[in-house]
Amino acid sequence: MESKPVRAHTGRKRNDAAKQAILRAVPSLLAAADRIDVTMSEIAAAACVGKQTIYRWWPSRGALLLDAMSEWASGAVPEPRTGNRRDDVAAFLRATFAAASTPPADALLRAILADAQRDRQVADQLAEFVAVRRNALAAILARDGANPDDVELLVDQAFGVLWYRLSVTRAPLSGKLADRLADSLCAAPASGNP
Amino acid sequence: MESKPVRAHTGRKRNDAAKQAILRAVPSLLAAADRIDVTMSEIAAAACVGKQTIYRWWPSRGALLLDAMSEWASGAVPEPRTGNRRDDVAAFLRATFAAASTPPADALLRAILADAQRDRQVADQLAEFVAVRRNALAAILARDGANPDDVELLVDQAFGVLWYRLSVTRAPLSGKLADRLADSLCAAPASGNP
Amino acid sequence: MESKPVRAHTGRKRNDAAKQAILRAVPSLLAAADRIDVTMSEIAAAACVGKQTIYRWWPSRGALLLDAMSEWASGAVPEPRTGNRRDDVAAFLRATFAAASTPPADALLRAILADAQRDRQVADQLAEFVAVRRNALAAILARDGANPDDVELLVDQAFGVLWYRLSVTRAPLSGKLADRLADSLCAAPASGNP
Amino acid sequence: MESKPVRAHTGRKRNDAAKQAILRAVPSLLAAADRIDVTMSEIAAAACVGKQTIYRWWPSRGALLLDAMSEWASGAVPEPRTGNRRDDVAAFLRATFAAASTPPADALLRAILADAQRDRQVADQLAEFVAVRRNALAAILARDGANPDDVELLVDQAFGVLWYRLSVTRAPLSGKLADRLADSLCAAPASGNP
DNA sequence: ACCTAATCGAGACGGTACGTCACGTCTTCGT
DNA sequence: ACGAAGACGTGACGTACCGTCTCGATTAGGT
Repeated sequence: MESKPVRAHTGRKRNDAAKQAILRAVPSLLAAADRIDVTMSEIAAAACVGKQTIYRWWPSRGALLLDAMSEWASGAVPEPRTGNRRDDVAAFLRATFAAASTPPADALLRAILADAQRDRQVADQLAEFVAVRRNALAAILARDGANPDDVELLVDQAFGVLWYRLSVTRAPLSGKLADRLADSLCAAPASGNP
Repeated sequence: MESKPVRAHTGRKRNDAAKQAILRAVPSLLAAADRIDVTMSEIAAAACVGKQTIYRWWPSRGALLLDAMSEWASGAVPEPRTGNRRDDVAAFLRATFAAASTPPADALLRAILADAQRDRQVADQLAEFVAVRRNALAAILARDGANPDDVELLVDQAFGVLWYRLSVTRAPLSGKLADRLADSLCAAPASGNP
Repeated sequence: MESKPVRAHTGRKRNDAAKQAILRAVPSLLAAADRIDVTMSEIAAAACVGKQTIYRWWPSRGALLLDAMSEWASGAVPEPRTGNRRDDVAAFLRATFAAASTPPADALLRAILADAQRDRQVADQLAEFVAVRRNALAAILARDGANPDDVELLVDQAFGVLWYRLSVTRAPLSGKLADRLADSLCAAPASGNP
Repeated sequence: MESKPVRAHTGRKRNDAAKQAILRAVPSLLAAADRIDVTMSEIAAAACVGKQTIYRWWPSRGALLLDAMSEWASGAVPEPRTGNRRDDVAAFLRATFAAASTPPADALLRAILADAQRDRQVADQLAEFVAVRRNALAAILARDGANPDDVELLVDQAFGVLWYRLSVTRAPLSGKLADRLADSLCAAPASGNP
């Protein structure tokens, strides 16, 4: 919560320490059970930062939340390489489900989703964020020459389950579910090529 | 079987016409392109109704939006009966996708999704709303003795694609997509039972 | 507080018992220490009466409060007749001050004053109410042939002290004050007639 | 003599121009004939100010109105010094009556009076406001060694007439009336000392 | 060694929407 | 037709956040 800031001023240079404090404050505030609404003032106060400093770095709360999410996920997109397609899909989904459902990532994603509905720019940024993960999964699924359209649909199914359970049914995203989903996805497209 | 109440009711009856006017005002306001944020005052004004009357019928905007969505969908959950499982799934998905992606239903669903993230009660109501559709699709998918768990997962995939495209990627929900998704879903679980 | 109404309905004849219940409810609600704001719904509830019944008898809250005040004062305007002008003035003022400063009359008068500022009709009714008392005092003061204009000014001073202390300084209105005021008033106009 | 404060102030300074704009907006809105009810939103709009800014400076409408009245009166309490007691009283009353009965001061005072009945804090502030004028008049009246209690009563009579005519009878407050009242007041206390 | 200029924490600002409250009217019963 | 009950349209309330602007303090970089 950064109760004592004591960050050295950096004069006319933008203070990256302040940026980091903000990025740390966001997940820490969302870690509180079932908290989704975080106000800019709260974030600023928790990071011992002026509100203007937040707006200097990000244009909107959604953009900040997305950055905080990226920071939290450390940009690490799983790229399993067991050689076995189904196992790689399963590994990818297990890692992704685990990352997405562990607090405060779940709250973060839900908050981002809510903001994306109201703010076109956030929606576009969210699309970019998910595209990276989509591409990673698509690369695995496309491995034995599947039709690209089919791959797109499978990717939609995979991430659809993730977001749907997070935001609509709030059902858990277990490793077992990831495995069964991997089976389901890998069984499907074969039927298109008799 | 009804025990005689000492005093059934006194005072003016709640005006159902006002309720209907409110329910009609919501989609009409959301019909404007890409409109998601509707204020209670706007709704009240559009329905020629006092704000308090809205709060008398619904506890929150989310609850109202959800009711307006139900009204819009007229409770009509598609129940195709061609006899062919895959065709029924496809018909169900085509109808559902069409209904969900036709304005103002798409805006309504996205607004509800946003509110559900911030309001537990709306989330619970949303879960009830989707459960009806889930059960209808599950009934079709379960027809030739599939494992209930597998059916659940298939249902998650189907509605996952719907919500994911609506709220995250904002990709279109075409009839062609519904057909391909039906193929994908119907191909999958069989492979689990050799 | 009329917790159990059990007033017999009177069919299509206006129920005077209801009117009386309302008139009793008003001072009883204002008796609570320093209470000035009474809502119409509160009055209706306290009198076990519908709001409409209040509006059937009175056009506004101010009108009701004024009637309740009149009822409370029982229309009794003091008319002392000791034969001595100064003593009669003192007696009138003592009685008037005592009546006006005894709860709930003080709260009632202050509430009426507040409503009269916002509602022209209430202001007019209040003017009528005070005119009766003004005339009574003027009759005493005019006894030994004082100039009518001077009498008017003396009356203004007398009731001015009353209302000013009630509503502006909220200073007490003691019997002693009434006596001293009587002295002051009776000393004055003589100087105007050499 | 000022002890060095550890931290004098941080954040933006309160905008005194906004405060002044609000204080100017109030009388300008009340200048419209017979207008007593002014809403906070109206004041905010007229002053081109956010509602919150009003509440940052004043706790209630009554407090604002009182401040606006003080501003309008510019703190100028008349202190005539002709050397003649009766003439000074007359001059004071003429000036005071003129100031109080000239729009928008009359509407302002009546609105304040109404609010003071419903809000204890406003009542206390109003008492402070009137105390200043009371003291000025008392200083004149006390000049030739009158009994302080008598002076208090005379002051009550003077301001009683003012407020009573403003709020109860709505009778005019002419210069002639001020003169006659001065005569009346100056004649009175002498009778107490034969 | 100064001066300038950008950034900092803080918080006041003009707005907009909120959910509540009271008004005075209207509607539904039952008497 | 009047009674109690209470929902209705209206409109003001005081609060919460938004994203911007302003303040004095702090310090880096140009001179």
